[in-house]
Amino acid sequence: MLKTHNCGELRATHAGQQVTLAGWVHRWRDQGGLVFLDLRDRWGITQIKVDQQTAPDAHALAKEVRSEWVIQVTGTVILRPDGMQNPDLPTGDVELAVSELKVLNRAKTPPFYINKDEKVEEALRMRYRYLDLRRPAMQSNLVLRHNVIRFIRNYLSERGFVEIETPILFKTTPEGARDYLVPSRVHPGKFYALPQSPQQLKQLLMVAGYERYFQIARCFRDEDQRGDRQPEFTQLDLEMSFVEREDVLDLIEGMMTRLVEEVTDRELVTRPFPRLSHAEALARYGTDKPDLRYGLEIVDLSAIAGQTEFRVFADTVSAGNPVRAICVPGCGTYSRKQLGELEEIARTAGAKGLAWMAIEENGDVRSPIAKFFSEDQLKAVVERAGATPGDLILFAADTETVVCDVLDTLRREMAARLDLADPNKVAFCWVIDFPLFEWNADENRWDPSHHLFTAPMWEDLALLDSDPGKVRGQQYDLACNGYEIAGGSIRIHDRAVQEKVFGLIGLDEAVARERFGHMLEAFEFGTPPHGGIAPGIDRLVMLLAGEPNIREVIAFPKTQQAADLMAGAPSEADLKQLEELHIRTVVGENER
RNA sequence: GGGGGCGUAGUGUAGCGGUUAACAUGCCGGCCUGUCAAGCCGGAGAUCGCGGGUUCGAAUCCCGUCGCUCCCGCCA
Repeated sequence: MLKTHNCGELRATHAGQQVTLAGWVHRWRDQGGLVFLDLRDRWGITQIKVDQQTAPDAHALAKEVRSEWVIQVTGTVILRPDGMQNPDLPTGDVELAVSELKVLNRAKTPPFYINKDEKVEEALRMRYRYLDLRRPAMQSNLVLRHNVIRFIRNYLSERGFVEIETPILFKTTPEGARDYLVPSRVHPGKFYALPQSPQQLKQLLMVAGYERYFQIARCFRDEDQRGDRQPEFTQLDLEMSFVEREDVLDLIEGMMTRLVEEVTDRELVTRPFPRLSHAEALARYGTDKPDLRYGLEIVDLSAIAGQTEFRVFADTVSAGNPVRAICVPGCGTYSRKQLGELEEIARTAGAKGLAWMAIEENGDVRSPIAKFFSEDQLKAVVERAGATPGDLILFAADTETVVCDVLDTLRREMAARLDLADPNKVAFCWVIDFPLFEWNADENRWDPSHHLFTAPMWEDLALLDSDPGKVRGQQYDLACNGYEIAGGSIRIHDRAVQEKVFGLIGLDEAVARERFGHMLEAFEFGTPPHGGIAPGIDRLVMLLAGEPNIREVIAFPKTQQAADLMAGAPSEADLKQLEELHIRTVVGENER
């Protein structure tokens, strides 16, 4: 090794020892006859003192040294003089008095600061990702990611799970997201697909009798990006045999709880994890992935609103649609301008306008729609909303879907404005009892609300024939801080049920056999009841790291245009490569 | 596919019809033996993303385009 210690470990107890350190020059302070270098490696920073008197050769070299040069220094660990300790540094009680300094590699001036946390344009960070990753903040994110994955591996291994790898080259399944396709050289005109998840393979591992499987699995989906969505991402993929919903929930709840406690210093605010039915989540929070770090719950005011003279409300209710609201504490003083901003936000979520009531300090209601309410009705609204003087009530009156979208959007907006979403807190909750299907009006068929292997509630089996919309799925989602962090289900293990579901989602029998014949066949060879779940590692680590997007916890992420700006991917392929793959591109032809 | 934001010295920002294009930091040179976001002195560094238009005059207004980003659609 070119070093005897790392830059984060030297303490007062090391004083007097001769050590060698190596790393990058974080900062340098040339004092003339005395040069200080802050030497950085993955473990920390140690101050290096180079004295002209005692080490003239090293001192001469140190004068030339610049940021991010790679150097090796040998010297004696000494206690800093009284009053010269740096309490901001774990190694701040000591410094290294250098006798020998060697430049291992010089460095150009970096295109942005490594030694300073300053916003840098994303494109520049991505182009020089290896420098971006050198920043201590990024290093700590990736180390956290490692610790999370290590914890998971240990936790599951201790509980009898086996980690098994599944292929990256698999078969296209157009039912889900758009596939990434890989042309086959050996089979002209045919394609592999990269897995959107190892769903089928892990179920087949249950058929194979492994009973408890997991994998830190890379998944690929060719859909447009978001801050929490990359074209390739990592899931903890997990499947268990002979289990019911409770078993999977217990396992994951225990794992997440201990993970947060042992690997992070975040505060777990919901324990045990609350369980909300899908319907309840929508009613109380307007979303199936609620942020439970704060209240601002939705209240239903349809009964009162329907009785008022306010046409918008009355008409909404008589059409069978809801009028709901959230009560925002302390915002009763909002100006016309501020309320206008909120209305604009409500409109982007689909609202046609935004009705509001501000409760003044004396209890009076200030509102453009107050005149359509009787005194009793006003009182009832205020009471039902739980509003007190100084509060602001924001209404949504529309179809069920729009009301949910609008109030969910407003709830998150107001939480952000009031700083209610504490980044140090972690609030998990389970969402259960999803409908198995959603009606797809465009295609005139049912779509699976999770995926096509999700089992119906056994007691709802009969409804598959009579009323598919009423069938509840044995599906469960884990939400955390407003993100969907995991989704899973108990699976169908019976060929007849699986075929029935294929039929309901409009999958032609021949097509079903071509695409999923191997699954149907497998189900006939003694398939145990089984189920599983797949937490998204990137999102989980993002939340635990307190980062706003998953690029911050992925070493080499893609941009929103799915490009790698460092390597320049995607790129054109040689004509020869294309010929071997029996591929001809049509770029340009479409534009004509 | 659609909507919003951003693009000005290496970096982060200001300027938003007429400025010598400003500030901070970094960079280069000098001074300095207790600094640690070191300090002090001096210096270099910008075809204002790119292309076109409006105007006597454009970083500034308009159109297009490229890149990054947030959101809708999409994400079984």
